Amino acid sequence: MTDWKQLLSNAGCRITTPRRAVMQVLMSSDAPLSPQEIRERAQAMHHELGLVTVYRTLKLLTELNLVRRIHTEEGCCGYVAVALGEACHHLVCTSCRRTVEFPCTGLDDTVAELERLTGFSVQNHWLELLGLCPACQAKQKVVIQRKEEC
Amino acid sequence: MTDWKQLLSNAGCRITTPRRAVMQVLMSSDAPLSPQEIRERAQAMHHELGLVTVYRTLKLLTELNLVRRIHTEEGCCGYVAVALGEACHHLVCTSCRRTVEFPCTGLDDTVAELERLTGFSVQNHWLELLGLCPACQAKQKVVIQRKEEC
DNA sequence: GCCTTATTGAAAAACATTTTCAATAAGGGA
DNA sequence: TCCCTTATTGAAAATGTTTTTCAATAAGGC
Repeated sequence: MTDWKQLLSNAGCRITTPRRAVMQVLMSSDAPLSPQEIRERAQAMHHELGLVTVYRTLKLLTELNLVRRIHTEEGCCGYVAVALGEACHHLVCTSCRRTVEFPCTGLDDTVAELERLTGFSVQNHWLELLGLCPACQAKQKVVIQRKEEC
Repeated sequence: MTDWKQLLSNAGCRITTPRRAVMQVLMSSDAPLSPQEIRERAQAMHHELGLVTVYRTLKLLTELNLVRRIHTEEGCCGYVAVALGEACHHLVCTSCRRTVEFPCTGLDDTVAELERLTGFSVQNHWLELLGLCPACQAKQKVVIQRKEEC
């Protein structure tokens, strides 16, 4: 859990109170958070934390692959801490935003076929799944039942 | 090629000069364009076209699945016309931005496995591939050769 | 503990997108 | 074909997000 400090340090960056606060907030959330939300929560640990610093910290952490930017809905985006590094993607609940990280697998064939077809050489990709988490599926069933009762 | 007019009409929307201009610009570009770029190009057809109208038109066309929003790089996004409707994704050249549409296939197994593992029910997904188109691969080889000659 | 220098926070700038509202023009019906 | 209703438009202003600037601060190697 102090891995990230090592990584920052190795990259020649300092371990500062704002960075600790932002990292802690992200690691203890299972949903993507906006810079604003991160600031609000992180201020519990570091009251003077400025929004500018949050942006700068997120940029740094994203470059180091400690954090991933997620585009949950049109125009709305958030950040999550990642454990699996570069080779992972996210499954986000459209209702409560709970997010699960999963390893990147199963695309190789599609990519190979596409390279053959188009002549492109694929370097990178971006995948995100949207759905309902178990808890929100249950809630939704209750809503449907109530409607039927009317 | 007039399909989109039919679709707009069926949705109870009018076929206006601004909409024609935006649609034509998007259909004749093989790279994603920003609202600004769309406006600049579309003004050749409709000089008074306002940026606000471009935004509104893009929103409408996106809802009707005639256009897709693409997040090519951090913070940079653009719009492309789509032919395959909802069930397609895009492969974008990171150098010249040329974009190829491809049908959505090959994810079913990954999704099923993930549903089993997490209990989520997956409703939707978002995939984008980044790479180099054949032309830009060729250019890059030339650059590498030149470097070696030094 | 000191000193160098990366990092921070506040204000201002830059940028992207949305809202508001009166003027305009699509296109269905007479 | 013309008229009338109403969706659509464009400009200005509002809103919201992200970046830049710069002096003050604090990390952490020595």
